[in-house]
Amino acid sequence: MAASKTKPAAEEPNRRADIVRAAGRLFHEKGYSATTIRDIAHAVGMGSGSPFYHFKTKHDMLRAVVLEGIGAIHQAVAKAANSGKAPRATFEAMLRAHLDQLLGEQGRDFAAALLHESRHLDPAEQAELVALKDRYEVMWQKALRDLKGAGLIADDSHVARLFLLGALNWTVQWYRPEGPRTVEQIARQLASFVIGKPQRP
Amino acid sequence: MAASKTKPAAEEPNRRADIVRAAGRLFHEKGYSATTIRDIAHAVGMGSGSPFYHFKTKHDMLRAVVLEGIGAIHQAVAKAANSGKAPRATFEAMLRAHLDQLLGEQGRDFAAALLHESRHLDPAEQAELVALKDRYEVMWQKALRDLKGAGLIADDSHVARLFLLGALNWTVQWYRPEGPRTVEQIARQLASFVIGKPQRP
DNA sequence: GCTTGTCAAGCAAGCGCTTGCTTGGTAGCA
DNA sequence: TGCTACCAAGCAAGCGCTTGCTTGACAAGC
Repeated sequence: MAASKTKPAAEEPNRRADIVRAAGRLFHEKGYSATTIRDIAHAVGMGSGSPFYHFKTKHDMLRAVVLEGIGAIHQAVAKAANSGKAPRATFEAMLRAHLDQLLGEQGRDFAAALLHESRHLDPAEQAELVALKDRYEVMWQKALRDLKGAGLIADDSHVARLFLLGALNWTVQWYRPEGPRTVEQIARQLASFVIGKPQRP
Repeated sequence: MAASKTKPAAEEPNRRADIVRAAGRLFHEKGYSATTIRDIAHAVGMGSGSPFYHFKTKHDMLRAVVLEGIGAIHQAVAKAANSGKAPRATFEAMLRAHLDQLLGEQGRDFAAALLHESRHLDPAEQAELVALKDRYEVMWQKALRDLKGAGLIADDSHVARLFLLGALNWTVQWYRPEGPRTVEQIARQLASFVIGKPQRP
């Protein structure tokens, strides 16, 4: 991705990536419309017009943020899905991967922007995004099918997947890093909530 | 709620309520920051400065919308919660009431604004809102406790409630009125998803 | 060794437009 | 006459974005 020049030095400062990170954080905190170019520029220590050297429009920054978000989640969950473990272990690993992106320090701003700000994209871009989301959700559908095949859940329908992803994505609204629960614990509890059986009285 | 004057006539035109409705719809569609006073004024057929006769600031309009949202949900679910039916029937009625507000024509804009735009309130107002939400969620905690008491679920913990409300609130993201599922059906399926037992193969 | 040219990256200033909100006035009703 | 509800016009501030110019790094030419 950063290999257009023959200068891939160890730790070159990538200002474009800095802008995407800052934009992601600000879009998450204040929302796309309430974030100004000046906010973003200030956050990376630039003058107010300089970000436009790297991006044509503010809109393009949102696109970069959102694509970064779904890309990272997809990659993380795909890795967990293909780990070759038993259905329940695979499922839990997928939950953990998704939650890591959603709540962890690296991914949360991109993920939150993906979930809440992508409506500001124009229709064509939204359609593109829907396609990416569909590809992503196929992995969950398979995971639920495998759980049902193993007799661990009763319902692997379309709606069941929507409920599951709802419970997952809603964690953004209430999870606090300084709170009592770790991401690991939440993943396990959600697995138990869905599967229901292996749980102490 | 609309009884400050001694003029509760059958169908008096209440322009203030019109503004709140229009603001709710626009906040839902475009977000608070991206909605302009001119948008709202135009939607109710006013000049661009006239809404300020009814509201001091745009901010106050958001407050009115959000309070309308949580008030309506609370009222609807409280009625279902106190219906005196058996735990499972009560639970399903509560789900239906919550979803009606979230997805039905009357409440959805207020509910969506409540869920997605309340971050634009200032800290004091947000604290006030958190208190209202807590009062609301107590009803769900009790419903889950009753379900567990009746042996219908294994887990009535704090997190279980968060997962449940997540699955519920996330419906806003995927439900389409013209889609294949009615609110009634979704409520029943979510009940089955949580309780898990009474379900055909 | 010094000049010259090129290029990426950014700055300071500001343009045209939109924003939330204010103001002075007024039509309609009691 | 006075009050309610509104309009037309406009203000100051802030917005996304453009522009002309500067800076530092690097290479070529002599």
